Amino acid sequence: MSHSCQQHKQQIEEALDIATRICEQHGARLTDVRKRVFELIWVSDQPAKAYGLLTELQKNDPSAKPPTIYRALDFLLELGLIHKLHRLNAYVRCTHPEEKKPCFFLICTNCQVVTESHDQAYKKLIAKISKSRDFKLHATTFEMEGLCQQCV
Amino acid sequence: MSHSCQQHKQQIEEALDIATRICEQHGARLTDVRKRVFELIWVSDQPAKAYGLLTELQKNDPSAKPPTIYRALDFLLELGLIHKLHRLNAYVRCTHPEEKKPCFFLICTNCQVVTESHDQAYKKLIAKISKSRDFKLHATTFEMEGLCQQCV
DNA sequence: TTAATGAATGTTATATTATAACAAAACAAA
DNA sequence: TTTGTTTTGTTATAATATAACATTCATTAA
Repeated sequence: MSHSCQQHKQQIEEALDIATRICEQHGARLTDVRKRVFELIWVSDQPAKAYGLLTELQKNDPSAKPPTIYRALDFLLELGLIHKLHRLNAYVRCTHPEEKKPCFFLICTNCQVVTESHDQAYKKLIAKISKSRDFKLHATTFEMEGLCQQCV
Repeated sequence: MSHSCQQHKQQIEEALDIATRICEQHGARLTDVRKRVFELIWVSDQPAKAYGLLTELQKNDPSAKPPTIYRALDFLLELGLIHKLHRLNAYVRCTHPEEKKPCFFLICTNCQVVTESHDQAYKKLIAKISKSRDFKLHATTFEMEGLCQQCV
């Protein structure tokens, strides 16, 4: 971490505030498990795996089981508070939950670093495709795998 | 099927010819298992699942096991002869293996129909992103999930 | 033709990811 | 407080995928 613990803590607090607000807006409840999973994903440097999260959960709540974690993940995904990386079967925080910007990911197969990214042209592309094909879009996945700048 | 068996057979033959040519170009061998898996995916109306393909394989070759199918799938994916739908964990034929056009998929969550599609703007977007981020691209996934025209 | 090499396949075992189904508890709201 | 709905608990199992090592096959150089 390049920043202090204090800064770090503030960032999480802020993310939780935003998440709470988004839940309220949707009449959804950010229960304890859901909040805990959100936090775990949020503080993770790497994309988090479902069973890794489960192991973490179980430290506080030994009764946690696979459905516990998958339900929480589904909930957070549906609200756009996290993203699933389908090529990795892993989960990452959303850097912009309030804006609902469509985003995509660059996945380096060498150093494993994953970068969330945005582009106006991507947003336009999605809109164009949906419209031209009369497609009622619910979710998109756009992931690019290869070698990052460092690893080329 | 809206077309005759004869037409159908010709299409598969042609696809196999193209696949064979592409393999030759890459110094790769289209062995029996690989060819069989390619055919099975090719003739499937729906995206094919790995273990479904395995079951088919085993009808001719009882010794086939999970690695058999996953190795063949990896081979075909690497050459761009098939695509993997990461949101569905399923495999579909590539409609344009020679052109290497980047393609994406529209997945209807109601009728399950999956449509492969292309767009010049998508190609440009990928090029732009890769270039601007110095990213050496190896593979992309772009899948849009929602309701198709029929199901809205 | 044969020996050597690397590629592909066979085989066993197991890891990883995810969901079905139903019961119990917590919550909302009438 | 009853009633209906959402959430969680729990057990079991389904579905997807890979590791590791042995064997066979194909290619080519000697």
